[in-house]
Amino acid sequence: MEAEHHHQTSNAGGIIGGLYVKVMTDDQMELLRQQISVYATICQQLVEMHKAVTIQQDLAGLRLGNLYCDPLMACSGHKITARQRWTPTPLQLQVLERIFDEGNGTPSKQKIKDITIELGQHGQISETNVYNWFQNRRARSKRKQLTPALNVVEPEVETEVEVESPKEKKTRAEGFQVQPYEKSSPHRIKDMYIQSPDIEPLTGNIPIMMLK
Amino acid sequence: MEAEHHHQTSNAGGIIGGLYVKVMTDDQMELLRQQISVYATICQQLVEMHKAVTIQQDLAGLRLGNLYCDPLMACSGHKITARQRWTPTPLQLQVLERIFDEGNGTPSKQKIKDITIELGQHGQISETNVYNWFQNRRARSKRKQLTPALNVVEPEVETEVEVESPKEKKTRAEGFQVQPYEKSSPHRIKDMYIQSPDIEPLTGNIPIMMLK
DNA sequence: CCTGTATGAATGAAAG
DNA sequence: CTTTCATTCATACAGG
Repeated sequence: MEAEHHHQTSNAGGIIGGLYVKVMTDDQMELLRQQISVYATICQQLVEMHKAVTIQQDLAGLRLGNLYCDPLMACSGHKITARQRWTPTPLQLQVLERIFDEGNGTPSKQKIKDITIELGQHGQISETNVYNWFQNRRARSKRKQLTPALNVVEPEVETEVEVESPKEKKTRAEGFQVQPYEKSSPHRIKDMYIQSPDIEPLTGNIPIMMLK
Repeated sequence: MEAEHHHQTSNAGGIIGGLYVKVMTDDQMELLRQQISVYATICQQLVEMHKAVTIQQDLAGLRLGNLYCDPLMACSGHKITARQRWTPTPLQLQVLERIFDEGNGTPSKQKIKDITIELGQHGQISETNVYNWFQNRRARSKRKQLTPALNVVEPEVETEVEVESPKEKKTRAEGFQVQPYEKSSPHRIKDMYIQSPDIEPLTGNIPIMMLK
């Protein structure tokens, strides 16, 4: 940062103790140390986030944070508005997706039971939930598959529904959006939750001191 | 990574060019460089993840990212635009409304296909869009019908009473959809996608070379 | 710029 | 299994 004295000395190297070595001024060394420190800190925080996301998340109960929130209400002796609909925790979802991918495409009765028990470790869940999940997953997966052909504007298709008012006005660009439902393999994607508020200032502009 | 000779020389420092400096062997320097490089890489990737997350903000729901755009936009070096959502052009809307009114309560798959193709003449659209549109149209149409009153919404209701006041206005029901989304909220949960396969082994055990 | 509302999309559950 | 319904999330857009 400072010590702008006059150490434009020998940044090259020299023989000390009979060995050729690079030398650094204290400033450089300090800068380096700081640099590493910064990275270490950032990495630690990010890793923290990652862990929090990957591992926990369910201890906080179902992730219905917005309605069934505060346990406070529960303490008031009032009836806790139970959740209406099950929602898999990120962790559960991860497991489910994995199982789904594994190809054991046929979730047998027993299989369902096992999965349910396993997922029960990460949050409230029932066999029905699991069953439905697979049911839906399969169905939707299939449908998306059948949506490869996207209209490419066929001029000859002129049905009578061409009712258009002259006052028609093309407000905005109605034509750019990624349409295709599912990429070939969405399994490459993982989902995680970040709850650490400390990473906010992360901008990607981590200054790095080039060594040499 | 060698020179395992005997350079336990002067790791301390020395006077070179009239300035006291720390010295390092090439091995140390190399190690250091690697260390920083590792951090830099990891941080970059993590930052990437974080950015991806910040952009496609998702609060509570765990939207399985099946259509969230991909690296496409990234390569152009352009801003990673958030996912766009389809919006029917006035013309398309007109047609959709007309079809809906026609009473064909259940747009079959084939019907959907036809409609999609037809509407494709007036702008980008997919079968899914059409499907969703009818789905929503039906659901909302029904709801408004069944909503003679407007609820007063008591946060501590015991049942999901849909009590509603005779609000003539055709607005939606229960105006109690909290959107606890604040930039300062510590509950900021988002889901992010890890597309970089290199981060896998993230365990928090990032070896760090202490600079003493 | 912030807030509320309309509406496209995602998805658990249930009906067919 | 396939289709439909219900509920919720997220975002585009209009007002203040």
